Amino acid sequence: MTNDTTNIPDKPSLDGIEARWMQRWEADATYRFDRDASREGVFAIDTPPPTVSGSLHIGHVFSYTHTDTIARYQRMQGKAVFYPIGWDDNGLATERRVQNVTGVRCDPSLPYDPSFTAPFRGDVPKDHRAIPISRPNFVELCREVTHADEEVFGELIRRLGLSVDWSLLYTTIGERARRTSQRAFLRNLARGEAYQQDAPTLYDIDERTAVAQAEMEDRDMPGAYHKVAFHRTTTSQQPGAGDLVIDTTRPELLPSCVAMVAHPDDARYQPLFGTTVLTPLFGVEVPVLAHHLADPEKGTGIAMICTFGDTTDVTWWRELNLPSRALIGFDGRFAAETPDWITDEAGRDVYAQLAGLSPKQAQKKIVELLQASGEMLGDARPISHPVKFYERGSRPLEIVATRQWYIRNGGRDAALRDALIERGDQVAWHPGYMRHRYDNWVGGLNGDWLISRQRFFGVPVPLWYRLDTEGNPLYADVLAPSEDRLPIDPSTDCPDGFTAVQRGVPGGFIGDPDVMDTWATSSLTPHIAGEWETGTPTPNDLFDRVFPYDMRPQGHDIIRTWLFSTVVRSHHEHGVAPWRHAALSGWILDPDRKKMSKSKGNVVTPIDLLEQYGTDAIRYWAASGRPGVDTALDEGQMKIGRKLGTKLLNASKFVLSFGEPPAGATATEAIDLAMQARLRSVVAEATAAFESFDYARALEATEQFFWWFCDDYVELVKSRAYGVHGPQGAASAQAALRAALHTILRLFAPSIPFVTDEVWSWWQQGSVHNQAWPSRDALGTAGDATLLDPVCEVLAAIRRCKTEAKASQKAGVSLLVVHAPTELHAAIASAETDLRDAGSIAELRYEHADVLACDIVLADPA
RNA sequence: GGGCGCAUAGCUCAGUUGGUUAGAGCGCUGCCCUUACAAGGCAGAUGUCGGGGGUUCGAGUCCCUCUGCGCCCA
Repeated sequence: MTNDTTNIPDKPSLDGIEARWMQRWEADATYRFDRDASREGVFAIDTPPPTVSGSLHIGHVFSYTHTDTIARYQRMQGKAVFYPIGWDDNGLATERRVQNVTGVRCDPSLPYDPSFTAPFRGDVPKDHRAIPISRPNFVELCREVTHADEEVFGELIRRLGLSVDWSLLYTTIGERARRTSQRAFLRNLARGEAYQQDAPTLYDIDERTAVAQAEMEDRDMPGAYHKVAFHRTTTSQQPGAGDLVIDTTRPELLPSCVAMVAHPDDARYQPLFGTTVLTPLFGVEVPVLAHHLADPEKGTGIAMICTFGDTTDVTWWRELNLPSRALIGFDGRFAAETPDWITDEAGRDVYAQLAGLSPKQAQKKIVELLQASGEMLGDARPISHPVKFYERGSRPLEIVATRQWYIRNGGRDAALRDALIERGDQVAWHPGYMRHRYDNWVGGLNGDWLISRQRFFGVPVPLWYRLDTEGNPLYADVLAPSEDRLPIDPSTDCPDGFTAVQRGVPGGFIGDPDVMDTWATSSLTPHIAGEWETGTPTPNDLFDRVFPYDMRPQGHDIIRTWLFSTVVRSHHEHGVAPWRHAALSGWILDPDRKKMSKSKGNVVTPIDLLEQYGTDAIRYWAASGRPGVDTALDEGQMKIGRKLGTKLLNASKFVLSFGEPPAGATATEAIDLAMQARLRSVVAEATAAFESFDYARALEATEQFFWWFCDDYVELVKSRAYGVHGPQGAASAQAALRAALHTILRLFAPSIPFVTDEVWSWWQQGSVHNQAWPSRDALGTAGDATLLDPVCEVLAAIRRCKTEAKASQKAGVSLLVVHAPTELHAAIASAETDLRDAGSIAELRYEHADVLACDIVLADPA
């Protein structure tokens, strides 16, 4: 400690504090990870990389603050904290943004144009038609735009005071990410965990790409039931036989109908199982089958199975062994050719009218035809029903049969599913109930993870296929690169043993045109950030120091995507859970407790709030939000945070204004020791809270103590600290005040890092953020905290009396009679000198009573 | 339909394994320029702890049930 009080400003202020400390921390490498630390000495965080195509909103501020408090706590506990940050620039969200901002679209059939420059930057005219550009040009543009976005993101992350190590920065499209992602995929392939399959696939017809179950969502949409009559065949004619009537929301799929289905217990249809019917308009003969997924309550209780109208159709198709009669293609339109399963001449004429139409157009057409033929009964009855969409899509998903790559995730394999649930068990969830969401999701999977995407700005599937003598791809003949060639782009690189001239020619090869799902790369953030297989001096020098990570912080909305997919990759590659703890943050709600979303237009950008209240104040609000709990944006809390910062400045100024206490001075007075005893228990509470990832409780305990410290303790000992009762009492108070401040600043440091380092710098060397977390021992072992309550109660009684008398708190008390149980007399007497000063008490007497009460006589105002 | 969470002062929320008279902040009301702080301080009022039932010496807390809200999944 230093005796120099000249560092302390006359008028301490929070203004400009952020810029000063951001710069200092960066210059001093305050948060640099120690690469020589052993695994036991490391606390590794698998930080969520924000999507740079979006904008940073107040929700990021919220959850990133939570993580940062834990990181700072662990650092003060002496851990080498591995706290990287990355940008998630890979994927469709970025492509969209680039298209919207620059007015282009990717056409992979075009050649690269080295002189191309984008015509617009965010100022695309409304009537502009997107300019088609080559894939390499498009990827270049994506990189350029995301790079600019990343600069803005970096500014805000710094402004938030996150104690990340910037030297660890990564992106999910960078070379390291591509190498990591391709390496992991090739290993999945070699072990049989990745496979390709030609199968019905959820398909977004606008983006022209397959999507995974995890990216699908239900949306309530208007639709209509159409009552349609199927005709029993002669072989099914029974007494009373006639038409078989269904209710369908998708009559346009009639030409894809392969069967009818009802519940096996449904008495209405039991006699028909095994018979056949003819589809209306098309006259195609289809069987009537039984399956438990048919819902007797829905519509007429019998449904048509089409390939493929929805995911239940896929299940039926698979389990009932039905033929595939898919008609909707990648373009989302009905096939131009009339399919060969429609043999009836009239039926073929009908189909010709549907060829090339979109599902919506086809539905209109087919309803007209059904009404004309009398096979539609009554009018369409409008309903609202859940329809499956790609989460970023604008038209309903179709199901298209196509070849795609998959990674096994337990969706088709009970043993793997159980193993993945077991991995979830091995993670400590904060809060614990979040684990149910994981179990729920894994248990509900109905297929493997589809990872190929027919898109451009992503990590390429690192494979080629041999071409036969006709020039057709032999998909079974996969050509994979060796790991040392990674990362590769199969559209420009050649497989081993081939040359560029063999590309696309019979007997040659062709590159896989697809990229991988963005989650297929971001599921490897532990590997990317940890330099898996690419470290120095040995390939896993860094990785082995950080993996499995200690902590995965994230929002609860992406448990099914990011969290689960990371577990899948870690399970396959290492046979362990990727982290020890998963800390889930809640949503940010607007002040009316509505979820913030762009479409509602109630998204709050953080920069104005940061300007207005200061970073510490915003962090205070964020750190007050309980783990996992959705929290309303509350400027009131930010104001309190601001006040807390100001208070800390002023209280610190007071404590330090006495200068260095005499050498060897320690607390000796009972009240001083009692305050230290109370602070010891606060340290214990805050420590326990942080150990269980409850930053909010740690802050609350610290804050509660601090306000009490200012309001009561400081007021009590103030005049003694000034030396009114001699040097010995002053030394005790000053030593206790300093010891308390030393501890309080460190307790607050994880939550409000700017103001604590500011005050620390007034009297200490180094950053508070590199100090040891307070231990109970540093505050001694003496002291009895139980005497504080009765003393403070007497103090409060005096204040109350003066307030009720509308007197100044400075007003004198001529007589105070403390009525109290005898055992409290000594406690109060131990602080009598301080009480007399704080209350301006002339005479003080004690009386016995069962309950503490005070009789107070105020002095006449002089 | 299945799972999870929430319901405590006008508002936003604490309340740890059951334990005396249920807390904080904001807001509201009143008072005080007090030598760290007026962007401050001191004090005051406000509750059928969503309803009902149960376990217990004792329930905001545990169990059952109902109601309402939210999220996840089907």
